[in-house]
Amino acid sequence: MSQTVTALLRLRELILSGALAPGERLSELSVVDQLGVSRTPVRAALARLEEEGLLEPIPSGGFAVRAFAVDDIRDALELRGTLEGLAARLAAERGVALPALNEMRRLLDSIDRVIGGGQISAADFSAYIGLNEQVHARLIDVAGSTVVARQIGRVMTLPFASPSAFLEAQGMLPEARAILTLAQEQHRAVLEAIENREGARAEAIMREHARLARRNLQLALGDQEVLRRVRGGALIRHGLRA
Amino acid sequence: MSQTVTALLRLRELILSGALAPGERLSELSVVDQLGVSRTPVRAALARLEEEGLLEPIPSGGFAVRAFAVDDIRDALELRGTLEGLAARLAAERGVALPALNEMRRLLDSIDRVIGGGQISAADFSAYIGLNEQVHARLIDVAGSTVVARQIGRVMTLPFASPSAFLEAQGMLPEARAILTLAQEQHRAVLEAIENREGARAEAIMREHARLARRNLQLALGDQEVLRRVRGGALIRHGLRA
DNA sequence: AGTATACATCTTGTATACAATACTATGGAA
DNA sequence: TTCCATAGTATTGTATACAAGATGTATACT
Repeated sequence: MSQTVTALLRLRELILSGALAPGERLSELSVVDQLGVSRTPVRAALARLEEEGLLEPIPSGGFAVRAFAVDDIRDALELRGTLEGLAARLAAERGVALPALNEMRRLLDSIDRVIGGGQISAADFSAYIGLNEQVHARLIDVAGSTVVARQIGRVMTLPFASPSAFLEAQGMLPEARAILTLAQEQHRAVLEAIENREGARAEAIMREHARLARRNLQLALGDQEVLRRVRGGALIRHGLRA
Repeated sequence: MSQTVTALLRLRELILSGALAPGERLSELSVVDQLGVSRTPVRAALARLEEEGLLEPIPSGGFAVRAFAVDDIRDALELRGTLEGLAARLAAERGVALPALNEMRRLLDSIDRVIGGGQISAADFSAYIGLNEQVHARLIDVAGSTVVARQIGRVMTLPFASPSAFLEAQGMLPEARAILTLAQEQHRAVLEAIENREGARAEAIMREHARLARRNLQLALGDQEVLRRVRGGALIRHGLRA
């Protein structure tokens, strides 16, 4: 693994874990000292994290860890829903080959098996997260647009905007099972809409699907213990927008 | 101006002008030779252009100038419409302060003055382009979401996805005047929709607005002379998607 | 002719020294 | 006390040398 990738992964983790707090200032040399690599990979990593939105440049030099207001999170979720909705609509409008539809169906069947038992174990939940990510990735693929896929990928670099957003928090909800079931219903529904060429329906479903994460966001906001477990939770700043 | 910015601007221009053709391979050292700057700014520029989507990395080393299929262009326009539509909807849902609305109204009045005369001169057209960009920028601002604004900014780094996309080609259409008038109607309509808190209407208008560029795209595709004048026209590859 | 090996070349990753720029602190003058 | 100039410090920009890894080519062997 290159030093650049190492620096990137470690720095990102320091940020998402809260070890580097929102507003904290980072200069190249301070990161060099912290990570013990030379300036060149540090520069590349800093530039990348700026592009991802985790860092913002300070006019007087260096970068600050970005703080995210609750409204920012909501907007990020809405953005993802809008883009995944676009992907779903394109897929419905353009049609999707049967093998790809079947592949998605198989993934959904796997999800059913994971959440269909009685109580959902930690292992089940973990499996669900993995499968959920795959479902979303497939959905973006079947739209058949590299332009759209690339853009969605960029949105999802923020932890709050990924399909797994706040799922750690969800696992702690009393109604965790019910929400998974609802989400899975939406997975099934959007597949059906795509197959039936119902573009507007597909789009609306995916938008609503992304909004499910708002419940988890609310939960995380009301409980410090939960917030601590949420990836990137340390970046959330209570109050109005940044 | 730093060498990095110089390299970035020059390289981008070489690409958009067609001097560097789609598919052409660029290595760091070849660009160093071509631009006469050292590797460090070249690396930064190459990374940036990759992020913007103009270059794609080659597994064996170096970058290739990306070719855009016609479908990619259409998808990029649809993407911009979707995001600007989101911005318009958010603005309508959340409300916009009167001074900001008035600022937009003033810009639209300026556009009316520019296109309201008889024949549209080159200077008029040029002024329209500048004002059009400002209208769009204001529209994104009034949504009041930095998350969404940032994302739209990223989409618009591609020349085909900017509000000015293919406007050079439009200027050559016999019905250029009519299209400007229609676009301006849509500007007025979306402002009204925002003011009236009509989110769905605002969103639909901006989507349709972005699709206007398709006419210009068709024109450019059918006429090499026109295509040559379009910024980034050299990147367009006829045929199906890349 | 096909395959393996050695060597050359290309390309990128990395570290580091030097230069340029911007910011901050300090001292002096009004 | 306030303002301005200067010096010091911090930070980034840049160039370049060295190293590592990948690819391509030539040659020898089967």
